[in-house]
Amino acid sequence: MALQLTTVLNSEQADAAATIEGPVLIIAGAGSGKTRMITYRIAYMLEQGIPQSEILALTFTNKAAAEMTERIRMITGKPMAKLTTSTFHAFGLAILKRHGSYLGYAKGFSVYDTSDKIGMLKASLVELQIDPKSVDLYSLAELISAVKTGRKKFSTDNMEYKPLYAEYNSHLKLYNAVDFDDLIMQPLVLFRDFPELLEYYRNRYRYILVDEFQDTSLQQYQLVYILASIHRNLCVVGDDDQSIYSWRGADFRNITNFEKDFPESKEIKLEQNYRSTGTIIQAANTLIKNNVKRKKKLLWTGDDKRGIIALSYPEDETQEADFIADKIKEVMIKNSLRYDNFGILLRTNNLLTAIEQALLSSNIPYTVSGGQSFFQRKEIKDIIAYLRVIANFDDEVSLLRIINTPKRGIGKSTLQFYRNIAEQKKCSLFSAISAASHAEDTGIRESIKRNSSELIDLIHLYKEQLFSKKNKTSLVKAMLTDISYKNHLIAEHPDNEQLAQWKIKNVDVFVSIIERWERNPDKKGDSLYDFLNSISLAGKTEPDQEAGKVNLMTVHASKGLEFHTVFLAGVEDHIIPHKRSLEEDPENIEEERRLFYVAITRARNNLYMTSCRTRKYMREVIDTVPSRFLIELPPELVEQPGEDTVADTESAVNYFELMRQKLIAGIS
DNA sequence: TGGGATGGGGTTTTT
DNA sequence: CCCCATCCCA
Repeated sequence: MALQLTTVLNSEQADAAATIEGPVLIIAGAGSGKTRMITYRIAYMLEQGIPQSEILALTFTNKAAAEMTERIRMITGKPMAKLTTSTFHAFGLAILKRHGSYLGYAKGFSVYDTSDKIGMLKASLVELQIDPKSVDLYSLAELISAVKTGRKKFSTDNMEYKPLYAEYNSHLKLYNAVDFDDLIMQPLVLFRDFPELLEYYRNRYRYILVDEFQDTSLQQYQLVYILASIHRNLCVVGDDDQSIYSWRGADFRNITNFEKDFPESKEIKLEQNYRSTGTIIQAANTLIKNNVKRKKKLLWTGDDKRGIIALSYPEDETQEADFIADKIKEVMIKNSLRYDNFGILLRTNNLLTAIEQALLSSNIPYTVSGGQSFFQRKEIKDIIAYLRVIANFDDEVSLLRIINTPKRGIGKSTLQFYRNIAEQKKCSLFSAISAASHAEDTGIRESIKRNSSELIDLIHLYKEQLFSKKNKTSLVKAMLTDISYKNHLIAEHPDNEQLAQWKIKNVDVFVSIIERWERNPDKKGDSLYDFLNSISLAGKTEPDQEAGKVNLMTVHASKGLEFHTVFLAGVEDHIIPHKRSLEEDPENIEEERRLFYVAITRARNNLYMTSCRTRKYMREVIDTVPSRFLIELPPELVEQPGEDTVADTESAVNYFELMRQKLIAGIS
């Protein structure tokens, strides 16, 4: 097959795809066929004789990485076993798995997520005799992360937390665990301290591509930079207007850094939009022009079809949800669409409940991506904690989680007793419990001692079994039976049978995930370690994503997707732009605007926005004001509520005008 | 000493 | 509304 780029791509796309040597910066506007360009670019590289193994493509989500591989496979018709497409974090994890021993990590180290981190911080605070209630653990976790990723330094106003930071990191080492930031940071350390490894990776990946470049952090850029600085075959693709992850360290100054570090780079702009109607594009362009800090670019489309941008003002979140459900049915029939042509986007997760309820009662099938990750659910984390301890006895966070779940009568004081032993013997908590529970005359009640040693024995037993050739799915099932986990769930919710059953179902789903993993021939390795790694970075997507369902998600999760008709709910000041975001830093208004931009550019044809007049928040009902961004849309493109939608038409039409005045008065 | 009952508070976005 | 922490009882 000879690949003719110009027949499948427009001239800018083809230029971008064909420029495979040297540094390239590709600014790709929303809906400009970026993914198409990237996949053809890699297919073209392969066709030019570049081996799969020399290409490294870094993406933002696991899903994007998987999709990229799949698309290239489709184009080329060849298996892509040697091609590396990965997220930054997964890439870092792979490196640490291979060479972690250089840095003192033992095999099977645990990867801690944010909630594990917060748990550890709490413990560290107690240890340093600081009252955990006196600080906001959430922002503390953020500080720790910012320091680790080099975004912040300890200064006079947070110096008090420096010892805590040290404590936290030494605990991680002790527990043979890493946090998410380590997955980027430790590989950098590794490359700094072991030049031969850096050399190896530089030669291994001679062509590097970074997707969603605007969302990379300074450290992630550093990682790419040191790998690519010699061969300089680095292609970065991004859109500064869609940078929406600054709170996680994304820094679109990386675009400037790139231009500085690679002065010989070529810049290509993809500005033709293939996704949306002219109406949507015009509105999006007008909106984003209000951002001062951005690269100049103007989306255009050959499409002059008129789409719909409509705005309505439901009374509260229930009416909003009902409106959306009704509208979906209406638009679906009128345009003979399917449910999966619809996306409902939300700024925050807590807006989900009302919408889900309405969809449920209207019998509209839907999937949620976002909300709490499947793997973050308590019942799932519990089981993962068992597996983690089995894989890594030093993982104290996980051990503490399971030690009294299900109840074994091991409470505060027993635990303190074990802690003291660990302290004395300078050993891990696990070894301490192990020793104490088998020892005579410990001062602990016999029953508790028995329970403790039963747990230790169980861990040992399953360690042996799970690392043998035996079927892991049935072993996990057996373990769940051994600890009567399902009974525990029922006992936990004595007055809510339904909730218990739902959790039990989740546990079953988890078991089926193990089974699916075990059967998957493409998996990277087949040990328990590999399984744990495979889920440690799993994103928020539900395991069962099916077609024929309305897609419900946060705006953040919607990046890269498109729908015939998009609903954007909660278009209210305080929600988008989000109040907290602005309180943190008024300059965040630009990022909030980009979020709004991302949301509206998801729509191919129609965009329905709702702004409630009142909204229930926690316990109280608050009066709301329409989002200030609505003022920035060209008024002639936005349909206000029509005759048949609201009883009191005039007030509805005037409402926005009124609110607008209120807003303008409020802002200035 | 651990477990159940009671009261207070809360996540904006996610690898 | 639900989860977590604390308090008091068995």
